[in-house]
Amino acid sequence: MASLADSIERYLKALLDQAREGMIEIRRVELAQEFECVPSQINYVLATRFTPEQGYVVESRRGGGGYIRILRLSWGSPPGLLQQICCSIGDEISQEDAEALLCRLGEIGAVSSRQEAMLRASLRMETSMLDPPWDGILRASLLKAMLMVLFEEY
Amino acid sequence: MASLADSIERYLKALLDQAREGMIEIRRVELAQEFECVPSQINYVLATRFTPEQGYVVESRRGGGGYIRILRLSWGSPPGLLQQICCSIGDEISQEDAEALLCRLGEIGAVSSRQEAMLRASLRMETSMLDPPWDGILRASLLKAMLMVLFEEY
DNA sequence: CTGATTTTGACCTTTCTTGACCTTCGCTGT
DNA sequence: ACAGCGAAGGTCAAGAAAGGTCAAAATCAG
Repeated sequence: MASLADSIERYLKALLDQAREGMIEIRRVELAQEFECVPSQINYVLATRFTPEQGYVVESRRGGGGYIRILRLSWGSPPGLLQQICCSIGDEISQEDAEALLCRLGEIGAVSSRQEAMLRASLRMETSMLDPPWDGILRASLLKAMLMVLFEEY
Repeated sequence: MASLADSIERYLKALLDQAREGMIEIRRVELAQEFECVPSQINYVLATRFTPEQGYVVESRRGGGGYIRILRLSWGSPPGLLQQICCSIGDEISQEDAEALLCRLGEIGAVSSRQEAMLRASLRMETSMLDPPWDGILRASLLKAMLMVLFEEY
């Protein structure tokens, strides 16, 4: 049973898939009514699943005629993809950011859900023994190494 | 007499046999109820019979709508090869042994020379900062993690 | 009998859901 | 102008709904 938050997330991402320009605009109350939940549930979904780390930007305006706008940041074309990713990983990365990145790779179909699960599990296992800042440093290079191997590129 | 843990193990593996993609998702409480046991029994089964060394990866999420997901690793050509390798790596491995292993994998064509080089380089980089015994422990899990990803099919 | 494995249960952490209360914005009447 | 009102959306904290941990107790195999 997927949670309500999951359903809303899927719904919004489906909308984004259809939308041109990777941007959608919604009314918080309306969406809440569709899912029969309190409006703040929408904020929860946005706060936990549409962060910049996950590749989204959310804008909103209050008052009459208010709205919530969600845009999906796009990664460039495949040739430079790995490079961009590695760049965004940097020398150090938190478990949360790493998982968000894997999530995005899954969403765009760059890795299968099985691969995603394995990468995530590996990252967690390998770095669980280390303390900051070593864990973040290790995670970064481990992730880059695994992605390089996966994509068979340099 | 098969123990409870054995029964749960068999049940889960039967589910995996039927499942597409070698992946299943369960609710810990539900499973516990089916077998009329405490939920933590499920964790025990997972911890003792579904480890990476035995060819499984387990992921889970807490909170409302939580779940436990189990993946069976199915690596290609020589069935069981990765499992054997993981076993032979153990909990700890020296840089020399690791490189020798990579070398062998290269010889039998399990990894390309590029991949071999990448793996070797990653191993060196990641563990150069640590002192024994941490470097060996880290190297072992690093190597297993990367090989898991590398041999992943689907 | 002894050591290893299994089973249980008390307690912990994470994630989700809800609701009360707050802030911002546009419009309208003075 | 501008004060007031209604219509958005925002915040936060409490409680519910999962799963996780750990170690003691029970059981099993040799």
